[in-house]
Amino acid sequence: MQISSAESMLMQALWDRHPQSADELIRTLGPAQGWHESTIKTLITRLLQKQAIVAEKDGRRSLYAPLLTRDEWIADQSESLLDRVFGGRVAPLVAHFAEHRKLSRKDLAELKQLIAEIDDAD
Amino acid sequence: MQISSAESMLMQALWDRHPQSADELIRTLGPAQGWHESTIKTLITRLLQKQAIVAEKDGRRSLYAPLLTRDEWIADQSESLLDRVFGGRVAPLVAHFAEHRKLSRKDLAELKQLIAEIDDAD
DNA sequence: CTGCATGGTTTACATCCGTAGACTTTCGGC
DNA sequence: GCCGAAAGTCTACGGATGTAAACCATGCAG
Repeated sequence: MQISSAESMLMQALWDRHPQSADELIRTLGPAQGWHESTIKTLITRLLQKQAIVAEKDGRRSLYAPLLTRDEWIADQSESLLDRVFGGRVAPLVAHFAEHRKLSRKDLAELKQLIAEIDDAD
Repeated sequence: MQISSAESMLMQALWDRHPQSADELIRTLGPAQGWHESTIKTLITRLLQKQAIVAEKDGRRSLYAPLLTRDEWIADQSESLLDRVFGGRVAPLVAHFAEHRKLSRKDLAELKQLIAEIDDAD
């Protein structure tokens, strides 16, 4: 089951903090995304159907929490880009960002660090 | 205007070789993607509408060529993932692939090379 | 007890997408 | 000049998505 782009905004909110009531989601996401109350209700319903979140009763209302983990989602999205766009190879992807000067000095440092670690682990 | 996933398959074919006639596209993509002739015709039409490709008359038929460049598309797709999933930062993205052992030895070598080059250019 | 607020469910609707059939136009061969 | 194949255009249709209104249930305040 696929999480749509609007739905993923709601997931992000829940990954950042959970559980949250519909009301909380509405109050934070509404303004942030320019969504009406109903829109958020719909997204909640769809995410429940997709079993990306669960509802836990808390008296009259429900508290929602993610079922799909952020990591699973990130992995999924990344895989998809990698396969669709870069033929499954990582280096071209990084090269792309490098060429387009999307690599900040900090990114570079982190990358070096990362590569060193991987080398060590090898 | 957004290029859909099926449409991007057709774009890939045109980026690899252009111009191509509808017939050629049908004969290569049809089997490869399991698409019927009509499907490919539709995709061509939609891509023309989206101005992602152009038609150049060649007698009775047309030859199609990309207008949107592969690089533009790649940049677009990558940006989108980066923003939607990684908050716009590259290192976490690469870290993700590293953690999930998606980095082949070859990727690693290429990455090191890449970083060295960037460092030099600095 | 009873109506209202609050939260949840149903319905709505335009657009995009994947997939494809039907119809139309036109050029080249007979 | 006419007909059929090839190319292109129009129509279709179900599912997903973005966006939201309408409606329903239910427990709390009065």
